[in-house]
Amino acid sequence: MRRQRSQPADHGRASRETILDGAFQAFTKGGYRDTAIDDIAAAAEISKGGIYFHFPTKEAIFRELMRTTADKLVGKVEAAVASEPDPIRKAEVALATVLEVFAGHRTMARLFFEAGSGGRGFQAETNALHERFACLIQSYLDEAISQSTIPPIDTRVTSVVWFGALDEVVARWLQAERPGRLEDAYPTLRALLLRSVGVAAETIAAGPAPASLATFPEQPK
Amino acid sequence: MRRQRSQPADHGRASRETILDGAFQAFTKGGYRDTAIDDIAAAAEISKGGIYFHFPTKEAIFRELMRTTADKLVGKVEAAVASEPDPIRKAEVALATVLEVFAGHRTMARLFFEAGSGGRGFQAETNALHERFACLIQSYLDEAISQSTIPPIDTRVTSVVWFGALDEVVARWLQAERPGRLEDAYPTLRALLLRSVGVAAETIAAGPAPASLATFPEQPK
Amino acid sequence: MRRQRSQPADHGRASRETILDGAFQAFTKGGYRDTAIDDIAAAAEISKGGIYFHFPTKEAIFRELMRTTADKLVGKVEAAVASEPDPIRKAEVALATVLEVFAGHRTMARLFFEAGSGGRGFQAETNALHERFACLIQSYLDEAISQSTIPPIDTRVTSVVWFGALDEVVARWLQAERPGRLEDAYPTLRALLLRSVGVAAETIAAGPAPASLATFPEQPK
Amino acid sequence: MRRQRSQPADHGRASRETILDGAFQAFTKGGYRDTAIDDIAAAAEISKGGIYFHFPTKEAIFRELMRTTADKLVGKVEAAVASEPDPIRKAEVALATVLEVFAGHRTMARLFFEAGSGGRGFQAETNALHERFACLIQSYLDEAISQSTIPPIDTRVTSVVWFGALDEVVARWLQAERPGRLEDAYPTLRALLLRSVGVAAETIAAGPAPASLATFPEQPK
DNA sequence: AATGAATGAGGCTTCATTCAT
DNA sequence: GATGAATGAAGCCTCATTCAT
Repeated sequence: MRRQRSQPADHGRASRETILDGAFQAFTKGGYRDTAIDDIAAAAEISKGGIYFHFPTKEAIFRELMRTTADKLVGKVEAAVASEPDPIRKAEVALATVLEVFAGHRTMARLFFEAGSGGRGFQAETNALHERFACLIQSYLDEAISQSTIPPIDTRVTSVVWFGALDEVVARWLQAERPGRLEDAYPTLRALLLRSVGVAAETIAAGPAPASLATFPEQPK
Repeated sequence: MRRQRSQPADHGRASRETILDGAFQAFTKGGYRDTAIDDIAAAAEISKGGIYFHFPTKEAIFRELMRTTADKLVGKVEAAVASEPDPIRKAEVALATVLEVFAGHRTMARLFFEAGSGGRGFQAETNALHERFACLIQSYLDEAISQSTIPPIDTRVTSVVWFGALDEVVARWLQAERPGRLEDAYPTLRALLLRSVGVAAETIAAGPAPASLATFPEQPK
Repeated sequence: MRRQRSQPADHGRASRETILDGAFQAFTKGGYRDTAIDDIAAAAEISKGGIYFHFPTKEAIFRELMRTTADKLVGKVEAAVASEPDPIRKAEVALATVLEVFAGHRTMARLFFEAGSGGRGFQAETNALHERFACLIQSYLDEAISQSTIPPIDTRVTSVVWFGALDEVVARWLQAERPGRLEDAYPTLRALLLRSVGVAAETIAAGPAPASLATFPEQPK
Repeated sequence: MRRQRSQPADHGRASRETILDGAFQAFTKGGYRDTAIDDIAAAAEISKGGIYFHFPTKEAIFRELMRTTADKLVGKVEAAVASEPDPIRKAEVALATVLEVFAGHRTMARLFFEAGSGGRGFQAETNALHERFACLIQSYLDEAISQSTIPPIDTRVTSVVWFGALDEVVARWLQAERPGRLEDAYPTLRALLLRSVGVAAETIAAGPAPASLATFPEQPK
């Protein structure tokens, strides 16, 4: 997309992407430690050596994958939020968007929740990711306070709480024996979170339709 | 049963415990997969072989540790909650207790939040643990609803949300470069959660000091 | 049964024997390498430490067991042979006796055939055992030749051949999926071996009844 | 299939073979259980890990080795037998061939006779091997009977007896302190076995020299 | 760019043996 | 005499990484 000429250049692109896709599939089931380079190679239909031409380390693959995937998700959220003028609505929509993307793509959710717990230095990556979303939410909440839409509170802690709530709901759903529809939890979750920051009961009652469903491909191309 | 004296009898007991303590320390930094039996052996100051006299498997050690530790924590919580008649107060105190225990014992918190790595079946263990706490909270909330202290809501989702919020606040604190005092987050967290279930503003304002700080030993003897 | 007096002295006896019995049972299934001291201890209902009070080494146990068991077998054979005046009959009866003992006690046979193959230095033990029987047979054959009952031949090689034949027949039977009766092979085996040393056809035809069946206890007490 | 040149293509082949050769040497002294993967690696001058690229398991190596080696030997025998029209001669030549191969290659003999250790399932392998040879002999004997060259007998038992005799003679020779020439035992062995199935004395007397000596390389290249 | 064989540092587990009690 | 906890040397196998081609 960024380069459209010289063959070799695009070749590189293709392989990197292919490998990342394979890695996504592989890491998605099994987590970081339990996924061998061979698994990635098999999933990407490339040789082990080939992988090491494009990435220096297994860890590097994982890190890049996390970053890339997060980028896509954040992009999605920002696009969804863009059209909303009201900051509280923004926060709401952000939440809904994440929920929906995950709802449609268990595998992606798994990458974020399961693979992230792969000890030493991955926590960092996972953390950065959580941080990103918390900051997003925090900015909306700050805006809301400055507009006096909600009373002043510690938005740092609040954003963490919101994200944690979302995170746990999804994680629970991922682990469930026979998971119901993740979307079903949305109304309750929404009400709880809005109420927690002091949004007026009437506003909450007038619950909005969740944002349009996300369209991440289940098997990322 | 056959011996009631001190040395030999406790010897067995002692080593098991010693190993468990070593395992606690070891698993605590590094998670399951990144902790080698050697690490546990070193921490427990016992030989690798010695461990296998008491436990059949690395996994067995981990499982027992999870169970044991959770038991202690739950015991702590139930003790703290016992004297509270009001269900909402109970939930509040439960939250505070967990927060405090963790606040005083980063390592224990780590076991609960980081150790869930090592694919399949450990997630299950971690999950069971989360579940236990969520259920505890849920029972208090159900009680509160039946007493009309708070309006009816989906307590299942709510308990998950509460736990998730707590979880994330602690996790964030664990990861922070230079962590502040975990207790400082408590007032905000408390207010958010109580508000989220519709507790009246006045009640919240009259917020109590958290229960006495827990006394888990940082380095389990 | 054998002792009725002094405790300590007989105790030693008792334990050694008990251990040897346990070892017999244990080695009998699994062979030397696959049998752990723990297995022997369990079978003998004694502690691991207890075993090492009586025997210096796992190997020592095995060796003694081989020797002891062989002694019993040789004793059996000599007893059966004693009443036979004719050397060829002696050889014949010796063969029959061994066959019968094994037929009645697969486990004992196993000890001789399976456990003996436990590498390094056990071959020696097994070998000594084979040797013993071969010598026995050889002596009978030599006698027969000196009496001109059979033509002169290399009795050394012949005794080895006889024993090998017997050995293989038993081994085959031990390994068989659903073994028939070992005794059924006796007539053919007998005819083959007698013929091989030039015993007259008439003598062979007048086949004798196999010696009385051996009475080794299946589970050595 | 994709490459037909020399180096890379044969590389794979070469290493497999190299490993097998190393395994042969290693197993040959020590048997299955007493041979460590490290021993094989050392003998094959390859790293431990390298072995696991070609074989999934120590056991797999052993099994393949047994099969391969047996194939070579059987091939040898069948080639030697091919030119003989008379079934008794065939059996005779088969016997002689095995004896000669072993005579020239103690190590190979060892693999066949000593390696059967290591409990359950290896016995099976060894057994299958013995079986193969016994069947070969049996077929010759059956033929001889159907041609009335020898009187009818139980060829099953007979083939087992023949093989056992051969086996023991070789084993004895392998174990001997200062072994004589294995070939020296041949005339006696031959006479015994032929006589055992009722071959006429004149025929036996006209005994032929054993077939040309086999040419298995002592130390497989 | 890519392949796939090879490496070697661990990791988990077993087990003969020792030793304090 | 006996117990059973403890030791430590192997043993088998995995896997991230390197490297010749």
